[in-house]
Amino acid sequence: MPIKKTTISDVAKHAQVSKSTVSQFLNERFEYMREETRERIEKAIKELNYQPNNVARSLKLKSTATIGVIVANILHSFSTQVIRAIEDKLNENDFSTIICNADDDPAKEKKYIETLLARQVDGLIVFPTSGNQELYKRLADSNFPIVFVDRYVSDLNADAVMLDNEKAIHLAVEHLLTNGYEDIAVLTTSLENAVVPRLERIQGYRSAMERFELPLREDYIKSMDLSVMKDGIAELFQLEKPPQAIVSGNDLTLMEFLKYASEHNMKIGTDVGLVTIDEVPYASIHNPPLTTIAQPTFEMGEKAVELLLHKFDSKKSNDPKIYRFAPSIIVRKSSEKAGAQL
Amino acid sequence: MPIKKTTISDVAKHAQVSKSTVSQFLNERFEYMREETRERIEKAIKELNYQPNNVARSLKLKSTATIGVIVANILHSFSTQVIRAIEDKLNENDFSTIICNADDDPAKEKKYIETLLARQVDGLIVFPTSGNQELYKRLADSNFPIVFVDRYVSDLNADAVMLDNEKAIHLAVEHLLTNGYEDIAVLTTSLENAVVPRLERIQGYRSAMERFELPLREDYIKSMDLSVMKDGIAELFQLEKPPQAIVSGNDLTLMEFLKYASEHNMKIGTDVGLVTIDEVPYASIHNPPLTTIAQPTFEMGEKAVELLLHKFDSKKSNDPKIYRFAPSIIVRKSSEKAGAQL
DNA sequence: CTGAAAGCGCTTACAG
DNA sequence: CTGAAAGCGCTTACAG
Repeated sequence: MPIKKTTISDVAKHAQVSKSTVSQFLNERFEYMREETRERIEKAIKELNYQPNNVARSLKLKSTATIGVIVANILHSFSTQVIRAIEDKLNENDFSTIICNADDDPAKEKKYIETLLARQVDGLIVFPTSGNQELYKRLADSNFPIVFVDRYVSDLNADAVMLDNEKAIHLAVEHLLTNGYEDIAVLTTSLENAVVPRLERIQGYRSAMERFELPLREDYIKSMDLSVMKDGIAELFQLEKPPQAIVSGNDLTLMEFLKYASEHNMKIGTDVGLVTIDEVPYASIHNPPLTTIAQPTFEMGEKAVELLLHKFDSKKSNDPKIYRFAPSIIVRKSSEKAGAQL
Repeated sequence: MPIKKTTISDVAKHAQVSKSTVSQFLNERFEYMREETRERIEKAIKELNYQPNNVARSLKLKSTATIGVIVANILHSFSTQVIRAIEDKLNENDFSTIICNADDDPAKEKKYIETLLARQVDGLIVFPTSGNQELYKRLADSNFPIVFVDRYVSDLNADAVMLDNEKAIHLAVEHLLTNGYEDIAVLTTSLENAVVPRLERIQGYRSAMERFELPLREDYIKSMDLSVMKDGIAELFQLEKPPQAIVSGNDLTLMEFLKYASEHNMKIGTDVGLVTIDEVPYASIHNPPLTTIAQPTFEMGEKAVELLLHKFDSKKSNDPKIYRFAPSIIVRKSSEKAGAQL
C-alpha cells in the first residue's frame, strides 16, 4: 500500500506557481527566478515534506544516473574491495550503484544484465563470467557504455581493467627463490572456462620457470575445481619430489591449501613456503602471517569508473584498451623458512 | 549517449496492433488474445530485439519491485551473510535489491534513505546506525514498509529480526567455564551510541556472571572504539589478575584481539581461551581453529524478507514484533587448554 | 478480441 | 520572470 505521495503539482498549488517553476527550482535554475518565488516554493516543499519522484525524472531525462555492477563471484575479497572503490567513486560523481552477484553462473549473469538494462542503467561495470560473449558483443557493438574488470572478453569494443597477472606470478616465484625454495608448485581454480586471469597466471608460471631457469614440471601445476582442490594438493605432496613452496592463485585456493596444511600438520614456512595472490583480511593475523601479492584494488576500481564516465562525456568511442595494473608483494612470514611458526 | 531504444510503439507498429495489445502481451494477459496476434507480437519483439522500459512501467504502476537494504557496516561478515540471504529470497519473489553501506555514518545513512525513497523503493530492510531515529519514526508512522535487522529502533511501528544476544554470551561463558577457564573478560566496540546488540551483549555478560556465580569485575569489561581496542586489551593483561579467557563481541573485535595475541606471542587456548561471537570465514583454518558463536544468518535474512513481503499483502499493520533468533556454538580449539597450538 | 484515451510525475523548449 | 503544453514509455479501464 504505497502512501499517497505529494507530487510536484501539490507543491505548485501550495506555492501558487506552475509546475514548471517548481521544476526550475528543483533543478536549481535560479537565474530568472524572483527571490520571493524561490522562497515560496522552498517553504511549500518543506511544509508538504515533498520528495521528488526520481522514477518520473528518469523517464523524462532518459537517464537514471545509475550504474550496474555485475560481479562474477563476490566471495573473492578482491571483488569486494574493488566494488567498494567503485561505489565510492561513483557516489562522488552523483551516480547510484546497483551490485549484482552472478555467483559464477552465466545464466544468472544474463538475467541480471537484462534486468539492469530494463531498469535503464546508464552503464555497466562487469567482472564477467565466461558464458555471455554474444550478449556482451551486442552491447558493445550498440555502443552501450561498458567496462570490464579483472577479466576481459576478447574482440570487444570495450575497455578493461586488469592485473598484470604474469608479473604477479613472477614476483611470487622470485621471492620464493630468494628465500631458498626451489621446487615451486602453483594452484589455480579450473581452467575449463578459460577465465583470463587463471590462464594468465598459469602462463606466468611457465614463463617464470623459464626466466629463472627452473625445470618446468607439469605435475606442479594444479588447476581444478575448488571442490576437488584438496585432492590435487594431496597428489602434490605424494609426489616423489614434493614441492617446497606453493603459489596460491587466489584467496579461495588459499583457503583450500590452508585447510589441507592444517589437517596434515604441515608447518607453513618451515615445511612449505607459501605466497598467495590477493591480500586477505586475515593475512597478518594468520599464524604464520601470510606473504601476499596484493592487487591495487582501489586504483583499479577508480580507473573502471573513470573509463566509464569518460564514455558519457566524449561522443567518439576511442579504441578499447586493456589497462594493466602492477601487483605488489607484501612480505610476511609464510615465505620464510626459519622460525615462522610460533 | 543513450542508444535510441525501441519502444512499445515500435513493436505495435511492426506487429500492426495497438500499444494496448502489446502491453497485454507483455503482461501475459493472453485470455482474450487471438493466437495469431500473440505470435505476431512475439515475432515483432524478437525482430526488434525489444526490451521493455522498466522505468516507465514503474512510474505507471507506482511500484518498482525493488527493496532497499541499508547496512550500518558491511565489513561485518555477519552483515554480508545476512544480505546474501535477503537478496536470494527477494530474487525468488521477483524483487530487485539495492544495497547501501552506511559505513557507520548516520549522515551517509540518511542520504541513502532519501535516495532510495526518491527512487521509489517499495520497502526497506535496514541494519540501522544510531543516528536517524526521527527519520525512521516518520517512515514507520507513515506506514512505509520497513524491517530492521540486528538492531532495532525503540518505540517504532516496525518489525525487527535480532539475535538472542544474552543467550549468545551465556553460551560462550558456559562453554569456557566447562573447559576450565574461570576469569573471563569481554570485548565489544564502543557503547557510546547505544547500539543495541552491544548493550545486550554486555548485559548478557553481567547476567552470565550472576547465573554462573562468578564475581563481576568491571575491569574485565572492555567496550571501546576499535582504534584503541588494543590498548584496552593490553590493560586487561596488565591487571594483577589477568583474565584466563576472552569473549570477543564480534568479528572486528576478534581481529584486534588476534593481532594483539600474535604480537605478544600469546598462545590462544593454552595461554588464553577465546570464544568469539560471529562465525568468520577463516575460523577453521586459523591456528588454532576458533570457537565461535554463530548467528543463523540465513534464517534471519529470510525472516526479514518474509516480514517485509507480508506487509505488502496485508493491509492491516499488525503489532510490531521483535523476532529473536537463537545462536549456536561451534566448538573448535581456541577454547581448549591442552594442545591447541601446533 | 482489440484500440483510443487518459494518466503516472516529471522536464524543457517556447511563448509571452 | 513565469506558465501552458507536449512528451518520456508504459498500463488499464472502458468502449466497441
